[in-house]
Amino acid sequence: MEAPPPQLPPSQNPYSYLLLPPPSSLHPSMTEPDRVLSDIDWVGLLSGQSQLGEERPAVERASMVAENGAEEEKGDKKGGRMKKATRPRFAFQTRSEDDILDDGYRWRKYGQKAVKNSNYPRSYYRCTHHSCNVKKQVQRLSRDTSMVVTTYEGVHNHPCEKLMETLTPLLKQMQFLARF
DNA sequence: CGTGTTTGACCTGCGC
DNA sequence: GCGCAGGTCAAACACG
Repeated sequence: MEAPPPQLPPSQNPYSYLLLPPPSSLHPSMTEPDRVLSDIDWVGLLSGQSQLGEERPAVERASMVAENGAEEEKGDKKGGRMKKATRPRFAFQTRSEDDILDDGYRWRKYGQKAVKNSNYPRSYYRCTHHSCNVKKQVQRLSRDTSMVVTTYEGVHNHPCEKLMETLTPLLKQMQFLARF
């Protein structure tokens, strides 16, 4: 809506996503006892084209990936899918029972695929917020089944819903108290 | 009934 | 050109 986007679009700040904390640390629910993610590993930024592979570590390079500045939706061919991804991508590993970590955004699953060299399927999610086409892939490592690799593609152009839900009453209370 | 998941089909890119 | 692997679509289905 009118709320300012939480991050600058990469076109304005190509390195903005470098400054982002892991999404799993964005949301209060992450601190709930049953959701504690004991180990969060930054895997690093993925360059546009990289894939997660079991044998291929997700770490591609934590470089600037400047071309990601183009938040371009490439060729909208029907069923066409992508050419070369040129959107900001980053991945990180979490040690978790749950495949899905609650990062405060709402995701809708749109596919699942078995991947080669992995006993576990890869799940594909899209942000449900209209006009926000951030995607993420979630895959459990077969080599270490307690590890889940989450790959984010794109930058949200809207505030984190749950975060706002949590903060709004707080803000109101602060505004109220500020009058005294 | 609205929202989200499942799943088979389809499409594209890439290596040979 | 062919086949494989990965990514996406969309209809059917489940659930609150």
